[in-house]
Amino acid sequence: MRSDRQPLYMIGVASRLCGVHPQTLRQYERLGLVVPARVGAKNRLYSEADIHRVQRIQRLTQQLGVNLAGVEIILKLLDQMDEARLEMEHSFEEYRIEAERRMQQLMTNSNVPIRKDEPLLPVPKVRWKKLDL
Amino acid sequence: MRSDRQPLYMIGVASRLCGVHPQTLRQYERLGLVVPARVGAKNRLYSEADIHRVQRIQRLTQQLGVNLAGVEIILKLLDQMDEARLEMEHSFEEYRIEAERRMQQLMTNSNVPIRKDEPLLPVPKVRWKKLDL
DNA sequence: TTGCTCCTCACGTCACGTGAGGTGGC
DNA sequence: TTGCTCCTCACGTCACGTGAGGTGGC
Repeated sequence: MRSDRQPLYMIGVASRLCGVHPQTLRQYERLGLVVPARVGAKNRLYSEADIHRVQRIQRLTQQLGVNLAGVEIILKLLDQMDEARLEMEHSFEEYRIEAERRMQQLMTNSNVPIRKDEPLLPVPKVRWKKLDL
Repeated sequence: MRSDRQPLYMIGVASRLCGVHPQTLRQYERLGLVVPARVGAKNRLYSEADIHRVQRIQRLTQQLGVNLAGVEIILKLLDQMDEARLEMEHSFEEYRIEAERRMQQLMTNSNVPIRKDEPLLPVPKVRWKKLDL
């Protein structure tokens, strides 16, 4: 969502919202885990999405004991899964539309030339990117 | 593969194959990361798959600096991605077969009753399990 | 006996969170 | 001035790898 990305909170407010030390937020930024916007190239401004990201990191580190190197990889993997899911649903939908189109064609015009040596439907293409670990 | 899972190496051999301290392997087992077979409920026997798993853990910990809590989650996520990919390809294939079947039906018998209020093809079902982090 | 295995206990190192200390601009 | 921000430096704690020490069975 657009509004999720809107810079809102200065570091003091953000740290209170997340229940986190301000230095921890600065450290997360230094490591590239959560990069807030800046107001006038100075003060940080955290968005709602930033807050949620920090909270997810807190859950990983405090409850599950993951260190920050692990957090970085896990967040990347989760992003990747989301992306892969969307892409997969997209190519599924594309395939469905093409299949429906051909069926309509068959129904309205049963004299469509049929070549036996070709598949009735296009072979679905499925790409699957993966972080190599 | 079947042969990948065959118990082969005692801990000394396995540790040399992985370039890892034997105690490290025992620790990984205690944490449930790599659980080798046992010969007579005593000595550990590591399979080729176990060796690869240890090597992957080494890459994560030594090169990427991930701790073992992180490794555990990352391995789970990777397994999950593999599983999701297989499941997705499976339902894609199922859908394709059903679509081809219906097209064959249309071509051989153009008097198939067509109901306008129903989709020409079944709506694809896509399940997507996800670890909530 | 030698060389492996099993186990527990302990130490060194490093990552991470927390805080102090000192600065600057609304 | 007060209360925020910025930064760097340092300490305490904990996880993890490594090793020692002592056992037992081919």
